[in-house]
Amino acid sequence: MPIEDILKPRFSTAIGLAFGSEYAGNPMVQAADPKFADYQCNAALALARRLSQPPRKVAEQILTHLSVEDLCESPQIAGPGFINLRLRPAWLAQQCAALTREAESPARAGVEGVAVGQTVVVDYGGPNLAKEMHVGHLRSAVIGDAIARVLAFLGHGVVRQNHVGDFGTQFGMLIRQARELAATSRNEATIPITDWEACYRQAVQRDREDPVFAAQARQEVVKLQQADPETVRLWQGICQESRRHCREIFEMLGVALSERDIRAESYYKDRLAPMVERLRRALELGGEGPKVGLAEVFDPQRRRAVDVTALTASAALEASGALAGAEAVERVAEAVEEKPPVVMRPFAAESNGAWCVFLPGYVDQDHNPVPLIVRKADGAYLYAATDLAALYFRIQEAKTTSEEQAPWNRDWRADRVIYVTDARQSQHFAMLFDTVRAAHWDRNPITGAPVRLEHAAFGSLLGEDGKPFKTRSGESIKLQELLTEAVDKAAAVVAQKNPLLSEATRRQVAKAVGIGAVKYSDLRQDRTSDYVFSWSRMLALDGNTGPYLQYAYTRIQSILRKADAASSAPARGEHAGRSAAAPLQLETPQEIALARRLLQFAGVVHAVGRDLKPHYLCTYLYELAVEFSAFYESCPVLQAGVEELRFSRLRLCRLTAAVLRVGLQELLGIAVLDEM
RNA sequence: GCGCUCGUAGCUCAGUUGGAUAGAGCGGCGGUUUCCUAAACCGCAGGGCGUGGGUUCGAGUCCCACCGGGCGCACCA
Repeated sequence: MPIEDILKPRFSTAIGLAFGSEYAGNPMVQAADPKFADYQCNAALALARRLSQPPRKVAEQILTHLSVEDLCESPQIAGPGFINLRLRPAWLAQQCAALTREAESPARAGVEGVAVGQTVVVDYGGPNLAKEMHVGHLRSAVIGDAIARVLAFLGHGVVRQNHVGDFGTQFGMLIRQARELAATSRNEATIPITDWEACYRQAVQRDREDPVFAAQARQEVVKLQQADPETVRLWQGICQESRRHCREIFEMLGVALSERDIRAESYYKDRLAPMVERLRRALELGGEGPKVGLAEVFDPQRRRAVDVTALTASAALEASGALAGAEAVERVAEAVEEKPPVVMRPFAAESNGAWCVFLPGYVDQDHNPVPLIVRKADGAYLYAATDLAALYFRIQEAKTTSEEQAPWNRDWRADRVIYVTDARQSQHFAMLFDTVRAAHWDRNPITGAPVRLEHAAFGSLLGEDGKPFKTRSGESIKLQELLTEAVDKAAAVVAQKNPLLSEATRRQVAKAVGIGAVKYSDLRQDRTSDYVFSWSRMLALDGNTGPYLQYAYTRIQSILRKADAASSAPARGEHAGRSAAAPLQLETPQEIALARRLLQFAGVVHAVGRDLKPHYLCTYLYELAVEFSAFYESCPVLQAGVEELRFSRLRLCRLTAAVLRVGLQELLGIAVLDEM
């Protein structure tokens, strides 16, 4: 249990006794700057005004009723009225000992799961199958995987969803271009991804330059979505190879997304039309009608729709009883000449042939409403359609077959849906979520509670020049090449730093270090900000990097190996038992600091689950590793003369290793190593 | 123009419901190895937290305005 949660009720009780229970709610207790205290309660400052007493006086009265002597030294009042607490080493030792016992068996490192697990869908990865995976896919995979791992670890039922793009406009271009290839090769599945990549690039080029090609490409999408057999056959061949490539990359990256987590856009194809129909019933004009002028009216000069929806607008005004017939049309037309229409509440309508949802609050440069376009004028569905169908599927549909229940052993009926995508898509998701709420699809059918819809957005990947991370010629960097380079660079460093490693070990270490470095440098930063990709920074093996953390872990493993070897084989079991049960002796500042840090682990993991910010965990693990290194320098473990002290320090080592392993490997998806 | 987001040390970034003298890492300077992996450790220097108001006992954090950067804004995802 986080230490704050142990302390809070103590303060709550003391405040209640001092001033009455109405003042006792949720007192503020937090970890403090170690210069002043381990923990600090600032409730006195907050209460001073309500009680109209000086804060220090309030603090004194809290202290007279406060009972914490079992865990703290005598509390001090400082500054304007802070109550400072210094934890007793003996109490820290006892708490750590409890952790150690847990840490040594199923290795949860003292983290309790949540009381009631939720069903959480985490949508991440999501590459477009029309092209080879590139750096643009890196952050979603790495961050999404960490989030999914943390939530699962906390006891939630996590459903990983890899919503790969295989049914949109880009596929139309690719298929159109592939028609020309198909004449020579009848088996598309045997064409390697790199060839498809080239094909796709040509397609994009032609699409831009040749309107005829572009029109045909759009037509291919419609044919695909209408299940034209020849188109589907070609499409399947492309997808098969592309999925294989995708698997390969995730495997290399150590991202736990498998084939069964894939539910591609095309999975929802039969659900699109019913979804639109359902949405129509929920949101289309008519019935009680819209409240105020929500005609969708646009300037023809700006190539937008002009459907001055006489029908819609007059229906609106008629329904409100204001005007009738032709006069209504005229009044609406006048009104819209003066100023752009304003959407007052969500509604669905056709606009210039496209089927759209209009929502309050979304306007373009000219203050005209921006719709969420669900189906294009040519009949093709857009990603808003598949996203809406997928969201409905995740929240509302019972999964009856075992295949559909497979990722999580129950019908999903999500309580929380998390999208891990680029921040540039935030408006899309805002509109998507607004639409789902407007249609009342966001109630969990089992609990009736509103489903938490979250866009865990992340910033762009930039080069060291601060511009989008591309090759010199301006192309996006392929993930395969990037990861290979990371492993190669790591291999060079490993060869230099530890030439004694065997060839096989060196390869294994290089992979863990290289991939780990790439993942860690992505995760360590607040995901919402843009992130500058720098080889030298991520592989420079000091500072806050993956390799530094992996190194701290290997140092512990090395100690533990030696400790094990030191005891003779027959005595080993007994030795280990006595060592594991030995009382902790926290005497040096380094031991105390390490113990205090270890106890904070659980709180940090829960915070990551709450805010979906893996960098909290990175910061924590780095600080832990720094404190372990200080301990390592100044507190000899194996050399400690007294056996009790040796055992105590060995326990600290084991506990630190457990936290590092769980944090790095289980939660962030970064491999730990026994040696490097 | 509207919306979102960011502006903290030379560089890259932390700063969890507002709490004390704003913290790391890198880079710079200076030290540490007969001792468990020196891929390490210890010390020093370095900041008007974009600007101006406001709320508050108290603001890097909340509110408003402005300046500057990034992104988004109708048939791409």
